[in-house]
Amino acid sequence: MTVLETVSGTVLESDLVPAGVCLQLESQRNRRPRGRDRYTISEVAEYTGLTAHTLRWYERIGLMPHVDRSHTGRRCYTDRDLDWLDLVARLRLTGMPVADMVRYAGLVRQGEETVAERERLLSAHRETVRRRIAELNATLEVLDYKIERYADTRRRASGRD
Amino acid sequence: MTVLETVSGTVLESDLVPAGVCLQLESQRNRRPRGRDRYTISEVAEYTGLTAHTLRWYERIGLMPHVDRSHTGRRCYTDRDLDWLDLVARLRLTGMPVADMVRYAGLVRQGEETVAERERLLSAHRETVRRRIAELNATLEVLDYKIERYADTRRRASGRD
DNA sequence: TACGGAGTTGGAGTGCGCTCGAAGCAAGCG
DNA sequence: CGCTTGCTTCGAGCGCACTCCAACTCCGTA
Repeated sequence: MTVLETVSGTVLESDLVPAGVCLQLESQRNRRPRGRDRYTISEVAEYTGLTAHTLRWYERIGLMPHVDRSHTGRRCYTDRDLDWLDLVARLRLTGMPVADMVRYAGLVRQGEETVAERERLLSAHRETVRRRIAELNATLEVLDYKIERYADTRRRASGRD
Repeated sequence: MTVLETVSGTVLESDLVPAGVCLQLESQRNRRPRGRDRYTISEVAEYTGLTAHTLRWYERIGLMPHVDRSHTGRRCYTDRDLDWLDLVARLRLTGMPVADMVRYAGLVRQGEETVAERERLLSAHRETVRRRIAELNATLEVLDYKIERYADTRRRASGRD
């Protein structure tokens, strides 16, 4: 019916994260606090870029697969937890709703028999991401056109003066 | 500092719009309610996919360049308004915050002397979109890898049974 | 002239994803 | 011993982009 329906609906950029903006797929492991396999919440916060608050919240809503505790009740994250958070961050980055990630986490918790459904879920999401990329590319063209027109206007204006 | 900082921060998919999902850049003009250059709010809602509520809200916050009224005070949208809404929808689609769009609308209202700044604003946004696309592509790889691994697991499982 | 339907306003409410504050405990240090 | 620092919990609050409600007006048709 309408022209501007999209795969993504509204897209928010809530917090434009600080400065050192770059997604380096490979550098993960290096940057992981020297492989002790036991990390405090603040170390994990530092590593993932999430706040400690958010990490606790992820746990509360069932987005973390159950984090170990020290004898005094403090969280002890493992390398596996960091791996999981990497995946979560990526899904989040590509716009998967938290509810879906929670669902996915639940499937993981249930074990092997959910492998097919997990695959289905990720495949569906991949499709969404692909459509989103196509959408963005289409809009880039419009942006290019607009910018080019502004550039023309500017050139004409300065030519006249 | 952290690995997962990104250009986009969190991305929400608020409402996955109904069914006929497809962005057809070219079909705009055809689908525009026969060129009368005077449209009611509900016609515009139908055309843009926004609700009448949202259209009024856009006006209130200064995202619409001033819409004509009929003698009884009803909004009369013109083709120019629809053009503007097309652009707004595209910017929204690519994640530009409403506040920035309002700022852009303000520049347009101020006239010719803001052309340079408008160009700057759109260029900056284009850069953001480009980075976002790169980000999504990078994540697609991770997704591919994950899905492939799930597929393997499934194949091995069915092979054993 | 009565009535349904579509428009108008201002302001309140919703959903999502965090984000924060208060109050309390435990460990380490001078 | 007191003090700081960093963690704990629970629940409330926030920012964004809508989304909706109540009360009203206006228009067209029966």
